[in-house]
Parts: sequence; C-alpha cells; structure tokens
Amino acid sequence: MAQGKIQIKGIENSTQRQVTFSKRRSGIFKKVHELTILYDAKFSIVMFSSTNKLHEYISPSTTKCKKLKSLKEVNRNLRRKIRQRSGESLNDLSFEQLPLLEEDIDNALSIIRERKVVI
Amino acid sequence: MAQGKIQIKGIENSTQRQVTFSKRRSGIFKKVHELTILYDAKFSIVMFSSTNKLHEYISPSTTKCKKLKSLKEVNRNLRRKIRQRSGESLNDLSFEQLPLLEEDIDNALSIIRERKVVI
DNA sequence: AACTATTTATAAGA
DNA sequence: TTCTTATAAATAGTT
Repeated sequence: MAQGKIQIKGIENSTQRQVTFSKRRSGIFKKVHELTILYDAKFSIVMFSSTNKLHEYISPSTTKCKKLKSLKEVNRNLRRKIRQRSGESLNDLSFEQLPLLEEDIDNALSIIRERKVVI
Repeated sequence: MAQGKIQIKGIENSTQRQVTFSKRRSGIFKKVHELTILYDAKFSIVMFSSTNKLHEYISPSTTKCKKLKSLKEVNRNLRRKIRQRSGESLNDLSFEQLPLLEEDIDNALSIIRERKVVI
C-alpha cells in the first residue's frame, strides 16, 4: 500500500492534489501569522503555485510599526505589476517577472534596513 | 493559570522564547520546502525576527527545474547585495549582524530531497 | 540537543 | 466542496 506522500505525488494535477496543496498552503500562512503575533516577527511571502497563481502574505501593520506599512506597499506594487503582465503572456509569465520580484524584495529590505535605527 | 500561548508571550526575550521561535521558524521553512518539492510551488520569503534578524527563503533549484534555478539566482543576487551594503554602512552596527541563516533550511531540504528521490 | 506528552496539521474518504 | 477522522507531524515543556 502506498504511503500518503507517494500517492500525492502520483496524482498529478488532480483535484485531490490541488485540494491538499491548498490546505497545506493555508496551514503555512496560518503558522506564519501565528509567529507574527506571538513573536512579533514580520513576514513577506510571495508564492507561485505550479499553475503560476500568486499567493502572498504580508505581516499586518500596526500603528507603531512604520516598516510594516512600507512592506505592505512593496507587496501592493508587486501585485499590481504582476496583474498588468498577466494580460500580456499566457505562458510562464511568473518567471518573466523574476527580476521584478528580486527588485521588490530588494526594495523591501532597503526600506526595513533604513528603519532599523528607529526600531 | 496562564495558557501556553500567553505564557510564551509573557516570557519576553528569554532563551526559552527564542528557542521556541527558532523551532517554529524551522517548522515553517520545512513545510515551505515540502510544498516546493511536492507541489512544484515557488516561494520567496523575507522574515524579520523581533530582534530584527533577517531570515530568507527562496525555492531551491533542482536538476530538472529551470524555474527553480532562476529563483536561486534571485536569491544569490539578493544575498550579495545585502553583504555589500553591510560592508558599506560602518555606523550601523546592529545591521552588520544580519545573519542570512539557512542552516536549518538546508537540513530540512536535504531530508526532503532524499525523500523525493524515493518517490 | 533529545525526549515526550499534547496539540495541530492533514490525507483520505464520506 | 465541506466535513470527519485516523494518522502523521509539530511543538511546548522538560531534562
């Protein structure tokens, strides 16, 4: 009898596979959110599924944390750019956007780095 | 009597708190790796702990996935930029301590990669 | 760092 | 899809 993970891998692109993936993605984001709250950590996550769907997580802003607002802005820009490009290409568009992704992450780091003194 | 999570929140900056945080961070990155391998997803994560330590994750490359190689290149460039900047700012001591820790990530990845071969 | 009691996640099936 | 549940994995507290 096949073990769980073998079976999952075998059922390529099936509904069940997508359901499982969705569940696990939710589980990760839930845990990330928990760490954000319990340990005052800040996350910026950009995820592409195998079907190139974009999922992202950004730590919620608080009134006393400017850097989270900045991160939120970075993510917002990223989403907007990706949506604009989505109309242009049907194939692997997410990887045409890798330099864009890099740039945005870099921006996020720069922002947070500059804010560190304040924190 | 305080519940577990309240207690964790209460023990500010204690060793135990940091250990627990480290465990959960590793757990998240492990899960992210699993989704990367099992479901062909791509992640980019930038995380700052409450002490402003940076942890980052980019989906690893595999021999058969050009997409993941691209992401790895993004990651490499990102790290390089951060190192250059750390060297430039001599008056920002705290940020010179930015550790790009991937030890436990790589450990988890090795385990999962081995598992994937079996699959 | 290792152990383990408990909690949490989740794969499979209804 | 959503719900249930048995099993697997994560982890909080401890040593």
